[in-house]
Amino acid sequence: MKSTEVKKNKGISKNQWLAKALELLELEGFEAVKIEKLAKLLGISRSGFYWHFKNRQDLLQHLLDFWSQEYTSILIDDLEIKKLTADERLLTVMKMIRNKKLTKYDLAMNAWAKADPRVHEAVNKVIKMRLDFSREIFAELGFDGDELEMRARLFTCYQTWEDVTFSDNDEKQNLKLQRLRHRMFIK
Amino acid sequence: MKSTEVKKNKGISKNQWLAKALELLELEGFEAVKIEKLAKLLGISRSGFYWHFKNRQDLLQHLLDFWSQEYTSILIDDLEIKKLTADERLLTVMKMIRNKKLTKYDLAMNAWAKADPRVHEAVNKVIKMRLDFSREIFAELGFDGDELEMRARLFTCYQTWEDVTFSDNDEKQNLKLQRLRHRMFIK
DNA sequence: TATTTACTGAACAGAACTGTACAGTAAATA
DNA sequence: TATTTACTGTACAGTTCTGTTCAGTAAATA
Repeated sequence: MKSTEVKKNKGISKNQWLAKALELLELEGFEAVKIEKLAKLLGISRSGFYWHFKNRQDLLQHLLDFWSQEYTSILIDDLEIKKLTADERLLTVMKMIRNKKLTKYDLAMNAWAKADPRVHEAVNKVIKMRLDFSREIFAELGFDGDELEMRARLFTCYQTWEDVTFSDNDEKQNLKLQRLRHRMFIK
Repeated sequence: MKSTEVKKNKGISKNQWLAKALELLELEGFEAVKIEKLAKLLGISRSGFYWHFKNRQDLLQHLLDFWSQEYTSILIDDLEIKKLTADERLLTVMKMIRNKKLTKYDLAMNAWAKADPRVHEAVNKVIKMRLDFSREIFAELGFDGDELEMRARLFTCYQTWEDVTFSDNDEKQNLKLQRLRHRMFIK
């Protein structure tokens, strides 16, 4: 086989392990991501796990890497968003975070970060990128200095934790409040 | 011994187990609250644990009850705070949450809530009480309807998660931003 | 003085989970 | 056809933690 050829059928089962691990991570936190539990949920034996991953730590590292890359770049690299004015961008970001559930792993990651300094570092990087992204918007809106910093922090913090804090499913009410929040932030 | 008499020396060691458990809960989350680990940290054997608690679940229930009672009532039952105007109360509450570290168990409790519906219920109750407390302030400040609701949620969410989100220790900067946040919320 | 309360450590059984070894299989590739 | 890749299940050894039992102790109480 030529080394340039793409192998077929590669990583099918590996992705199943990862997908199920992400599911457990979201629903029950990183401590619940156990190899035995994953195998049971997938309906297979544990042994195949060690074909794909060195050990449990290796799997967790994959989850951390995935989150670090995926959940910083989605908003920041979006070319459509970059075209918008700061005003429109603020509202669009608020909608996207909610609709695409961009913060669904945040609680698990922050809890995990308490137990593992490498995770802590990764979480800090993500927060820093989100803050920088927000600062840019508020700078374009005409804010500067401490006023800019205060708004960037308030916005970033709320958008990160809204979903965890309020288990409210009144879509109409949420849209109304979103509009009011947007208005409060731009003036 | 008369049944009305207060027993001396009661609960000394029980409180040591609880205090150490709370310490671990704050630093590493509820999954890290293991009986063996606690005993090792206390420098004693595990067997005494079962004198005080039925089992691990019983200990965790105590931690949950403690948090539920302690961390709702501190602000709400404070008579000094009740005397203040809504304006002053808002700033005082912001300062107290920071100074007394009133949200130090929130991350652990929310992560735990994902795995246990009874914890989820307790966490929801605490959030509801905090929201009601905030709503009262913003109502007194002259807000109503959706505008009041939006502000109460934004305020509650930020105050709950500020400490988790920003590992910033610049005290001067924080005080400046606090004042600006206060100004933004009251007008 | 006798008893109860509040503990102590040592020892054991068992559950849950990890990691390794190994033999086998089915499909794709050389 | 032979080999490699990507898996499968069974079995075993080892760790960590739980919960129970038991024998003992030191202090407070009746």
